[in-house]
Amino acid sequence: MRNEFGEYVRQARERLRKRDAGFSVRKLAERVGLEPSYLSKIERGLQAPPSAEKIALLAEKLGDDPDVLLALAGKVSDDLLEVIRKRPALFGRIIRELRDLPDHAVLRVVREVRDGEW
Amino acid sequence: MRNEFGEYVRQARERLRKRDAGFSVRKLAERVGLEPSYLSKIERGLQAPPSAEKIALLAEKLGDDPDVLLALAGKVSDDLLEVIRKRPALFGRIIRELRDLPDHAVLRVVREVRDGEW
DNA sequence: TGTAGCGTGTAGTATACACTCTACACATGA
DNA sequence: TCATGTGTAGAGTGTATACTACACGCTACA
Repeated sequence: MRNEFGEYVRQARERLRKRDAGFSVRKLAERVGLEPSYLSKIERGLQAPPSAEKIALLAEKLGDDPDVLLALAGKVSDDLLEVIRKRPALFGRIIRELRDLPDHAVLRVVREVRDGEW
Repeated sequence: MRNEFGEYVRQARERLRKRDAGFSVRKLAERVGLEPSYLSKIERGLQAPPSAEKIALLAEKLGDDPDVLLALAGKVSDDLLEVIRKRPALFGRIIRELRDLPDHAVLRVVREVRDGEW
């Protein structure tokens, strides 16, 4: 597996760092609750991504979408899993049904559900 | 955590066993590729549910919906995770949008997607 | 020139996961 | 009575996950 996650975090962090010195490895690590050396290794792909909890924090601090960051780590947000686990047959069906649709079509479904009276 | 998974498996197995002697703990375990004592403990809740792979096999042998059995084990099928990981922002949105709808409404969406031209 | 902050290398750890192996007591049927 | 099948008990194992602790060398700057 390539190091998409680490590279992404490093880029996001360094971009922010140009304007804010609080985005050094050490400072960010501390704000997320990790050892700096651990975060450093994660960014360079010498360590697998951290737990979902830490990834969510990381996304928050970096101003990123947690779902996207989790996906880069090969994970899925627990609240989504919860939804599926509660009604597995139903959500299994709908997700597989939507799987092959292009983005714009799925978005149309999102909008219809949000706006319509269901 | 209660032992929903184990109880469910035991019930399904014993139901089938009335008609087919191939559904003893030993025989089923062998067909799924597990040690009988392990399966026995799983059924009685002394062991956590097995891996997703084994659960899928178990569902197959028992004639059950793998999504449902996985959910009882607190897991989600990997092919569904894959769908979400590929387009995390999009599927995050739609799943959360559908979360609070009642079954019949979600089913209507399923049908609309399946039949309609999207 | 000291000291503060920086990224990073090496080593180690605690916990959970997903099992296996062997052996036992009991029941049934030939 | 002997073989076969049954469920189960107890102990142990290998691997992955998710980290921490600490030390090193570099750079900026006061």
